[in-house]
Amino acid sequence: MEVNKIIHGNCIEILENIESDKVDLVYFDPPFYTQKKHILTNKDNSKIYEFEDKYASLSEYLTLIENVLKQSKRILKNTGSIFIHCDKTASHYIRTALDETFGKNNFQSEIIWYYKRWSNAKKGLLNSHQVIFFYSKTKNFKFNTLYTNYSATTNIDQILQDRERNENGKSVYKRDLSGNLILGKEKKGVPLSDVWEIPYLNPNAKERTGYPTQKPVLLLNQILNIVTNEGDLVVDPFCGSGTTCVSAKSLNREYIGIDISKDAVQLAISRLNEMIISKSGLLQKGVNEFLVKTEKELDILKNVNAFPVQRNSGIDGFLKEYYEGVPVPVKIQSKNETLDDSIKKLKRASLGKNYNLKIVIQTKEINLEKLFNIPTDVTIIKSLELQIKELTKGTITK
Amino acid sequence: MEVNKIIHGNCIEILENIESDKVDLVYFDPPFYTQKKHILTNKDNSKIYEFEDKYASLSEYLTLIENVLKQSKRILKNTGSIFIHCDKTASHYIRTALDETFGKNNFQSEIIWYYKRWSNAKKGLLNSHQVIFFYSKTKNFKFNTLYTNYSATTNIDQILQDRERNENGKSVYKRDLSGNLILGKEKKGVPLSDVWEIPYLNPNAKERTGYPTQKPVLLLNQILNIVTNEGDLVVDPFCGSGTTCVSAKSLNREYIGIDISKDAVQLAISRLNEMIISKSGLLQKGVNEFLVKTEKELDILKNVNAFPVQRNSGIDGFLKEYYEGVPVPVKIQSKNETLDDSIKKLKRASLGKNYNLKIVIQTKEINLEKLFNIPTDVTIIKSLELQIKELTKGTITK
DNA sequence: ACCGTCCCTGAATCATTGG
DNA sequence: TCCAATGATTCAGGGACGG
Repeated sequence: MEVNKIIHGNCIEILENIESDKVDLVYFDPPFYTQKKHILTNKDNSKIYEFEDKYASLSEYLTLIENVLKQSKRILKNTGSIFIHCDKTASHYIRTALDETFGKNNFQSEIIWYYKRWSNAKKGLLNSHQVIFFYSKTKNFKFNTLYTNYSATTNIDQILQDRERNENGKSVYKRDLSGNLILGKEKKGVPLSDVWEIPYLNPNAKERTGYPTQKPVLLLNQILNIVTNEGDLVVDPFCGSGTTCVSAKSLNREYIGIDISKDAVQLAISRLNEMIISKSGLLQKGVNEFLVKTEKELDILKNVNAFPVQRNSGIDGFLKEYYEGVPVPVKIQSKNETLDDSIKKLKRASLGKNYNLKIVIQTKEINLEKLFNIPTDVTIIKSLELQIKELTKGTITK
Repeated sequence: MEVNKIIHGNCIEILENIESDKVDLVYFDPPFYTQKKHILTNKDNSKIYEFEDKYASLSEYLTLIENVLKQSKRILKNTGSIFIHCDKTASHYIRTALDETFGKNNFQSEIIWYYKRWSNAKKGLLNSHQVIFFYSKTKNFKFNTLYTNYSATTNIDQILQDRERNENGKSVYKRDLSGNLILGKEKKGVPLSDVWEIPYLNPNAKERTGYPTQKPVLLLNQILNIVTNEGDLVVDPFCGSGTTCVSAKSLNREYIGIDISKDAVQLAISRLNEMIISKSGLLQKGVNEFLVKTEKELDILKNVNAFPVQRNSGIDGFLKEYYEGVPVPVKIQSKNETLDDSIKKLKRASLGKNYNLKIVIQTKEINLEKLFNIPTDVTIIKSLELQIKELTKGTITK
């Protein structure tokens, strides 16, 4: 079975050709049952996208959805899950179909995705959320718990203390013989809830593809992170402009995207290609949307008060303040690089530019044999995480 | 018709005795279709509440709900609204019944009430929201727009500017002849959205009666505030412990509460005589009051892989990984603190706790006269920004 | 498969302490 | 006396375990 591609065609037919028990996640955003024909253009009117939400009847529409659900269940592994993004007009019908296909007891969550929105003149409450249903194929579904920060009102000192039952069976904080409090086992934060605040695609990004109902990559990233691991296979039978595939690719998951619209398939393919290009440093296009930099790198850049640069593999950012009248490039040692590599890349990227100061942020312990040959014109600063790791080296207990 | 009382009896029969077109709001929280008998006791075990969610069949249950909806529609004024609080097991059926009784086009909102809750060992996402459907009797429903604060990232200056359409129909900021921006009419804030964060009724709250499924008065207050005015009549056919009536009374609305349980009616009456409404410091002050960390501090905490602590002035966070089996507190030197101050604060906050490693992140250059007296049990790490500042000291050009 | 019981967790209130 | 800091308390809803 070929993976990592976008297929043009009827999703039922294409799903039928996928082997059973091979897929880790099916995500889709079914076409809405609005009975309208949508015609949209992109920013400069150079391209028109057409797609029809026309169905002979609600039952025809639901039959399509039910068939997709059945095929989805068949191709899913026993550890697999399905996420369905619903619009409000047909969500109760789709929920019913999900209950029937996957079983009520494989219902896992009704996820609320909400976002701040520009207000409009609507009488009533501003509509600012969407619903995603999460069902698993079996109860042995794969799940990675993500952790969020404790609530502002939580007394963390208390949370970290260990507890026991006293003679009355009451839960009290545990103390040693001298009366000192005993600290409990490691805490990672609060498990992710079913209400997610993720900003809606900003208007500029939306104009870039012009495709309707485009979802933020961050939303898909969150879904992929909780129910798949690297190398897992993700299928989107109504992939539209390909956000699911973009997310899968950026998180090193495999993907199959399907859409009945030739326009959509082309658009998705070009988005995926742009991703490659932006990574190889030739074209800066749509990079913020694709989040080429890892979150950790962006955090480090914020810490040194630098703005990120996406198109250059040798430079990750520039300090916001100049040094002696010229910019200061910053390079962060990445996961698969030795410090030497990072320095070389930064030097190559700086060739011919008169930077007075060049900074490499070291993020990993030094491989000893490479220690000699430290250059004089690149300044090396250790990341905070590395400094702490060195402090606690070898003695971290999990 | 007598108002401002709690009536014991079958809600259908009692609703039938209410005149048509008299009511401004019907709110209810239907009994759940769980097919279980619930036996619950209040705080001090002095009182037992029993209630059965047992119905012969789903259709019997739905018939009950449908009859209540029909009566509700009859007694509502043309400007009236209905709010139904749904549990997740039967919400799609209730939604369908609402569509039939009130009409699809009188659907106004699916309100998401969400809250922070104690976590548990659940595999999957932590369940932390409930759904409330909002339908109106006609499109001329009464509605008071509430306003919330702008989000921190909003550019308020821009919002205050007036806008117009240019020759291409694009929305642009309005300018006078000399090109100066014109300020628009007063803006009151962001209209309330359909996603509401209201704290869950805390176990310790004085507002708690011990009655199960008790809703916070603040939730009901919000509903009453948007669709009723003073003197309006509110009806709750399943009033339980009487939260709706407490809210109505406190906001000077008239009310009729109905419940089939004698216990519930008694409880509701006694609550109305002595109204206790939790103030919820969280809601009054707003979450922002508690989020005292600056963005920079949060970024540094992310960099060292720590979660933030909001309630402790001596500790800003704890590393997510323990050192020698115990947590590692982190303190970030703040703007108006000397390094000595930071160290002292961290030490005071750590008294009696056996932390093996304590970290202060230094963010400012050292004031020389304070340099002596560096303690041995606190580790000092310089922030990346400080390290860079020291590199470029005195020669930064803007 | 199905109870009942116990354990664990952390949000948010209440209570107490300390300056 | 007031206010901020922090210690004490509660309990729903899961999982785990035993019968």
